[in-house]
Amino acid sequence: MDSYLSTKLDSNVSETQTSKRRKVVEKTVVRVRIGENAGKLKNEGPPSDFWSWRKYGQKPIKGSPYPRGYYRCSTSKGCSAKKQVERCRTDASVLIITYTSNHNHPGPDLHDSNLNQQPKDPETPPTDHVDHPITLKQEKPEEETEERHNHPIMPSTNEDVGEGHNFHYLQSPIRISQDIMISQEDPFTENSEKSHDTLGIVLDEEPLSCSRPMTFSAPKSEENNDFFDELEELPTSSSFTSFMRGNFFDERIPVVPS
DNA sequence: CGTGTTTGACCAGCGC
DNA sequence: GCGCTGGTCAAACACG
Repeated sequence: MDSYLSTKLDSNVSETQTSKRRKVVEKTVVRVRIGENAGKLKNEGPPSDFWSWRKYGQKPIKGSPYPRGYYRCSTSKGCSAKKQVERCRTDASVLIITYTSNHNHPGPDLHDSNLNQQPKDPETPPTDHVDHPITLKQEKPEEETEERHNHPIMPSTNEDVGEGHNFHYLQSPIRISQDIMISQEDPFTENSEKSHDTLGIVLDEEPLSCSRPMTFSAPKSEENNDFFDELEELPTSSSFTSFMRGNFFDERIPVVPS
């Protein structure tokens, strides 16, 4: 868990680092508010994506009453994309999805699987659309504070992400309508699973103890297409990261962890 | 029959 | 070096 702390950085590791142990991988954390249905979900109910995920493990996480589920992309065989789904320990209605690695294949055919079309995520409640990150924000080391950020951060527009920037398909493009919080985790930014009490720095960040949902509108399908077209190029993680930085850091309050 | 989920065991990183 | 913990494997099982 704390490995991310010690091991600083490296976002270039992604795929190569698929070994079975914690190493530094680029992570993108998405917080999704699932609303009232939260309690009704079978589990954490990983929100649906355009990708299909196969669960390969689940573990109780220390300090959290909820287990964490491990999913791997089953859309394509060799795809190393993974995600971890867990519930915010302070707010069960919020899911924390951590994406690691990139998809090494283009996304599913968006033409077919329309935005309306719920992928077959069994656990996805029809009512809550959750996931689908559109925008990301840079996750900072500052950790959990449950309140403090109640002002929604309006990320730039969706287009910022979808176009013009090398946004690689860490996860799926959108179709949200609810509260989503995305954060690009920096390797040296630990996973917030800990130390929330330390820095009291206020950053526009949201630790795992989520509480500040963001809302934005979903992009249109056409954008998604373009989005995927660009994805073909599969920019490097680092570029992605820098992109994130460039775009969100400026807008958000950059706080330098002491 | 193919695909996905569940679950216990295993293994390696990390802190002490 | 040891123990804890997170992440993955793989067999068994469930479902369509």
